[in-house]
Amino acid sequence: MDLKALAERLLPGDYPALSYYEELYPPRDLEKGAEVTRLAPSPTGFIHLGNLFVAIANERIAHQSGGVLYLRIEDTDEKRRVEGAVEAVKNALRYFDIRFDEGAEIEGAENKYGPYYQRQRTDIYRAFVKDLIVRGRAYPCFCTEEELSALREKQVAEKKITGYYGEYARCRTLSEEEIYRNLDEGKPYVIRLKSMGDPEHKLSFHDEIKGDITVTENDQDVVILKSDGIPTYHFAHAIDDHFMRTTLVIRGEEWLASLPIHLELFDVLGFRRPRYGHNCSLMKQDGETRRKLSKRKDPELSLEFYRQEGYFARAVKVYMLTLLNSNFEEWYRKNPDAPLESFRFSASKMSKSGTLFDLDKLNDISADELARLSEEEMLSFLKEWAEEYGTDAQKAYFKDEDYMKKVLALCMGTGSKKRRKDFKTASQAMGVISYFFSRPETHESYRVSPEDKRALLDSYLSSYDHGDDAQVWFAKLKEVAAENGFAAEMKAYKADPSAYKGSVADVAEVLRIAVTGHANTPDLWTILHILGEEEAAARIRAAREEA
RNA sequence: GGCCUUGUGGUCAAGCGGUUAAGACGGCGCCCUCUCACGGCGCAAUCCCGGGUUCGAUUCCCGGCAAGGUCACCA
Repeated sequence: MDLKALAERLLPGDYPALSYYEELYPPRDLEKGAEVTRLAPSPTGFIHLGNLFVAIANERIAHQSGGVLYLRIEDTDEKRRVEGAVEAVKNALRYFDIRFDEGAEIEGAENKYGPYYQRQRTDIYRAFVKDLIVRGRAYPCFCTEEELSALREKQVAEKKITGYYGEYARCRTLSEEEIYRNLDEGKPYVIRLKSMGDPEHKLSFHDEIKGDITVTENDQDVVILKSDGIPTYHFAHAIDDHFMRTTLVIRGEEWLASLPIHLELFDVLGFRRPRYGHNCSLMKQDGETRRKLSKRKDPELSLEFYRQEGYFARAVKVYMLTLLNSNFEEWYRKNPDAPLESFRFSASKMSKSGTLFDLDKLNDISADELARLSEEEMLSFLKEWAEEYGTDAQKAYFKDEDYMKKVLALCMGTGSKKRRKDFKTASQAMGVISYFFSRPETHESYRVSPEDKRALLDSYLSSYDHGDDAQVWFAKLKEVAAENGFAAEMKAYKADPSAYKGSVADVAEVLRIAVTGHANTPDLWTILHILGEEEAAARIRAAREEA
């Protein structure tokens, strides 16, 4: 068969010599050891925690080695495309401090390995497909969807391995006349790889994350060019990662199963293979079982969700890093003030097994991270969040920034010897401080009886002097307790609880709930003084009236 | 079902032939204390199972089992 003529019929026209592309995309001039990694999302615009997980690993590996991180858009599937997706992905990643050196819509001088949209690279793919046809390593396949699924059913029934391979690869042995007849009839076709692999051959392969694994040779005649002339993922991966000079492919472990295909593709194309690291997926508990995060089932795990909740970007990053490299947590404990970038990230330290996403742990880290902020930093963090996601009432919290700073200083414990860790996310923090900005709509229940509550509030009001300092104020509170049959000293109360109606703690609680609505708050005296005499007194009187 | 990967407390995990089997989150208790938070102290809880190899296996080998992934003209 005249393969050259066939190739010309299938892909007419002049394509550049393959060496042209080698020269157009020369090996990168980088230091020894510098890694070139990439993120290659399809443009659905949806990006979740699992994507961030892999993104951080790629970013760290590239940048700590003095290498390059680039963004490639895998838009070979028309059905998946969503408008504005690339911008959305870039924004979401930027929030978590993932910066690309080059790639799709990335400004900068180093864009010579583009284009970075696969749809704009079809000439390159076709040139190589054409060469493969000439070399007899690729062929047209006219099988219809129905024929393929019939084949599949037959294989399942016979308990054979499913797929297009060996004797089942019917179009592989089509005669010249049959091929041209099909072509003349205008039958649609795809181009498949003519695989030379033998699945009996098992080979050892070094994965940068998993270590030494065994892979079997591929024998599937996979589609490399779809009927619309666009390559499949597998083929585009081989071409692009070669010509973009990727050195290390860190990707999700769902790709492990197709690794044999990729290896054969790199070999048949005569490309040097990149190194691979297959990252375990982030799992989610789903009833009795666990499964990997999915975009359809877990919209609450989208990066956008974390921004809406007001998670502190650095906290999410720290959490991801603790999951990614098991020695990170210890390092961070020892070097709390060192830049995150100075941690030596290592692919081989990445976890081999699926990790369950733990919101408790994230919240704990968030509280720690937020507790390191100054009140100015906290203010701008909350303000930025409120401007984008807050209610109108919450936006108004920031009209008087000095007042807000006092509130934050109290809730963060910045002035005092003991830091507080009340804040986990921006939205949660806004809820915590809400009583400083509006009267509480609900009050937690009081432990004391309504009669005692009224009596306590009355005596408190009668002796209250806004000029009292904290010590004097508390001494008076003790007097109020004693006058009403409550123990002034906790020790006395604990020694003999039956001798009193309660303790000064109960008295403080009455006041606290009256003013804030909550039984648990930071220092009450300070709250009273932030609110001001008038407002505080008004709240206490209101509580007394409803008693 | 075939193939691949992975199995240490509830979760994340250190460990790499001999350890009282780290640490963190969560839980529980105590202390501090006007509440909460912070902080301190303490407790409970783990090597998937069965065979080997070995003086000795969490660790090495084999076999099970379980979980996850994957078997498209989707990536």
